[in-house]
Parts: sequence; C-alpha cells; structure tokens
Amino acid sequence: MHDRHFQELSAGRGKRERTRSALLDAAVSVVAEKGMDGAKITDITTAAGMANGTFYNHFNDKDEILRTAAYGIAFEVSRQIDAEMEEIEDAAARVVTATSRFIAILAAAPDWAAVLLDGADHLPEMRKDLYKYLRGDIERGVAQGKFDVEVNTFLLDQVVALVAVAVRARLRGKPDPSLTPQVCESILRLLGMSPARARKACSHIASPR
Amino acid sequence: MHDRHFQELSAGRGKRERTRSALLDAAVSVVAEKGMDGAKITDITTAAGMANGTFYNHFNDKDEILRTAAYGIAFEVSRQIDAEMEEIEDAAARVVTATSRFIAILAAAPDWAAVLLDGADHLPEMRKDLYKYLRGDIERGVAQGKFDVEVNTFLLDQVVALVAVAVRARLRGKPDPSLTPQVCESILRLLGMSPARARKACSHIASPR
DNA sequence: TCCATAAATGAGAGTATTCTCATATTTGAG
DNA sequence: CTCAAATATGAGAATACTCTCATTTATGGA
Repeated sequence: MHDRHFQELSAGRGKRERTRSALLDAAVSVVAEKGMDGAKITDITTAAGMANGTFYNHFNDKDEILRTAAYGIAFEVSRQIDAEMEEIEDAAARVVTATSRFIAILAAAPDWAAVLLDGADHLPEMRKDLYKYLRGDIERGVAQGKFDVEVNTFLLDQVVALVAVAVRARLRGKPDPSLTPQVCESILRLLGMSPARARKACSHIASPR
Repeated sequence: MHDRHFQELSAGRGKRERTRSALLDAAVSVVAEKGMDGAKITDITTAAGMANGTFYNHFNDKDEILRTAAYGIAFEVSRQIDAEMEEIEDAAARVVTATSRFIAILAAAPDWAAVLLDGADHLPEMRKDLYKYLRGDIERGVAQGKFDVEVNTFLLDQVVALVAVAVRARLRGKPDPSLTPQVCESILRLLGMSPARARKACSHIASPR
C-alpha cells in the first residue's frame, strides 16, 4: 500500500535491516517497471541509490530478493483484507468483499499488483498461501447452501485466474466502476449461484475510489 | 500437433524454407523447456543442429522467431477446431466443443501448449485473434437466449483465463478425465447458464484420450 | 556435369550481467 | 569520543548472450 512499505516495517531497526528493506522496496518498483525477468541486479541497486556490491551483502541472488518481496506484499495484502472481513459471516459476501478489496488495494498500488501478478506465475508456492483463505470461504458457502461446487484445487485456480484478469484489466485501462461487480458476479456464478442471486450479491459494491 | 509441424509444411519447398522451418520447430521445443524468456538463440540453433550464425540468415531476433512460431501454432489449432465445429449450431455445444478440443489438442502436444500459454502473456495481439472466434460463439448464444451476459473484452478475457487454467492443470498433473467437463461447466455458468443446464451441456464430453 | 548463387558456418568482437573482494566508510557500544 | 566490528563501495574478473562477417559448403538450373 506504500512505496516504502519494507522501509517502514524496518524503521528504527538496525542499519542492516534498513538497507535490506530499501533494496526490497527498490526491487518492487523495478519489477513493476520491467517485470521479474527484465529486472537486473544493477537496476535494483541503482533504484535504491546504492552500489552494486551492496546487493550481495543482503541477498544471494535475484530470485531470493524477488521471492522475499513478493511474499512480503502477499502477506500484507492478505493480512489487511482478512482484518477487514472479520465480522462478515455470509460466504457470498465474504467472497465479494475479498475480491473487491483485493482489486481496490492493488489498483491503489500498481507496483504491488505487478509484483503479485508476476509472482503468481513465477512462484507457484505463493498461490498456495492465498488458497487457504479462499478455500475456507468457499467451503463455508457450500455449507451455507449458497454455493454448489466441488471444492478442489482446480476450482481455486479458476477463481484466482478470474481475479487476476480483473486486476490486469484494472491496471491496463482507466478505472471502470463496473469491472469489480462484473468479476464478482462471474465468480459467484462460477461457484454455482444463479445469475440473479449473483447479481444481487454484487449490487452493493462501491466502485473503488 | 506434430514435433515437426513447420518442417512438414515446408517439405518439398526450397532449402531456405526447410531450414527456416527447422529453426521454428526447434524454437518451439526450446520454449517448451525453458519458456520464452529463458530461450536463447544458441539453444535454438543447437536444438536444430545448426551453427549459431544460421539463425540470422532467417530471423532478425528472438522476438521475431517466437512470434512467428506462436502465430503458426495458433493458426493451426484454430483452423483445426474451426473445421471440426463447422456443423454445430447450438452455441453452448460450440463453446463446449471448442474448449474440450482445445484442451485435448494441447494435451497431446505439450510443446504447443507451452508456446501458446507463454505467447498469450508475451504477445497481446495473439489473444485478439482468438477472441474473434470466441466472441462469435458467445454472441450466438446470447441471440439464442442460452447465455445471459454482456459480451465485452473483459468477459472474453475471463473465459480465456479459465481455458488457460485448464490447459495448465492438464499439463501439470496426470490426465484427469473430469477436468475438461469441469472447466466447460464453469465457462457455461460464467456465461449465465444455470448450474443444472451447464452440467447437462457438458455431460456428453468424452474424456480426452 | 558445371558453376553462379544461395546458404551455412563458427570464430570472435561487442555488449550486458553477475558476482567477488580488497578497500573505504559508517555505526554504535563502551 | 574512540575504535573494533559491521557495512558499503565499485573496479574488474568471470560469465553469458547477441550479432557480424569473411570464408566454406551446398544447391539446383543450364
């Protein structure tokens, strides 16, 4: 949610942590600009205003810093959404809220979006973490009789793919207030709600900022 | 559908065409192994059993050969599916057939799958071609009163994303005969069919080989 | 078969990137 | 403030990759 996320986390800690965090923040902005494959070590140290060699005092290679950055961001986004949903009981409402908040958060932090989208492709383990949350909500919906699906990894893959499409579309074009309701509706349909109920469950979504 | 697809197309033509095709086939297998970003010129010429310099007699750079290969494969797959569907009138049946044939073809040719999946990310124009076919079938379904959606690019993105998830899953694990029906059902649900109708429309799918 | 032309070759120049390490600088505990 | 330890620096060695071109080899029409 902030261009200096990692530096904020390490403010007040020793110099070592602060430099490390500055590199992580720099890595995020470089990945946002050039993608994970296009990001070079020197791009990262330059963005951080440091000498090239400094990188190797903190990370062994590019993979390590990118993985660390992606996990850090995924953790923060999950934490935030999870907290916001604490009191929501209805499974459909939980899915809709999580999806729309996820899109809104990443729309406000495009660098994070780039890292998460790229990371989802390059770091398969990262997806699995996300799945824990999602699986819980979908199973809840099945138990509540609202969803009609067999909950398996393939289903979760499909839901996550739809969310990813929405985030990508949001990043690409100008903000379209109908985008989030559209994808939420799609997800609920996918989960077995009727088009009418799905629409109703999404109708209340405030268009993100 | 064949490891020597491009060479077959150019059999009997001049040496120039045959060498070019050998490079294209080699590029496909390298991309399947290392991805588009990981594929190096020398990997391609080595796989083709040629000297490094030969590459530059036929292509200006990596992008050009990869684009050519990806388009060639996309064209062949589209052509084949299109032909197989000629006589199908019902839009739901068309969507289901196209999806399941697409998955079956790529399951039988994993190298092609890798190129198309990677290409869909790296070559945005390639997606647009695919969309022409898809959009037609979905609009037909709306006209037939079977689908209940607004047909826009974002919807097509979602459908394609679901198909991509299925192909990826099919490549990863052992063949699961329920995978194709599952994703076809998801797509029909997404397009606004009720879960019951969607299931019915997918029930006849023969599990791919 | 002959040979002009087309194509293939691969050494190496050019460029980009990673990673190391001896040295310089900074830090913060005492 | 002092100094030993921790950290940062950046030149350059090592590696990886792209692309060129003078030369060799192969092709196919006459």
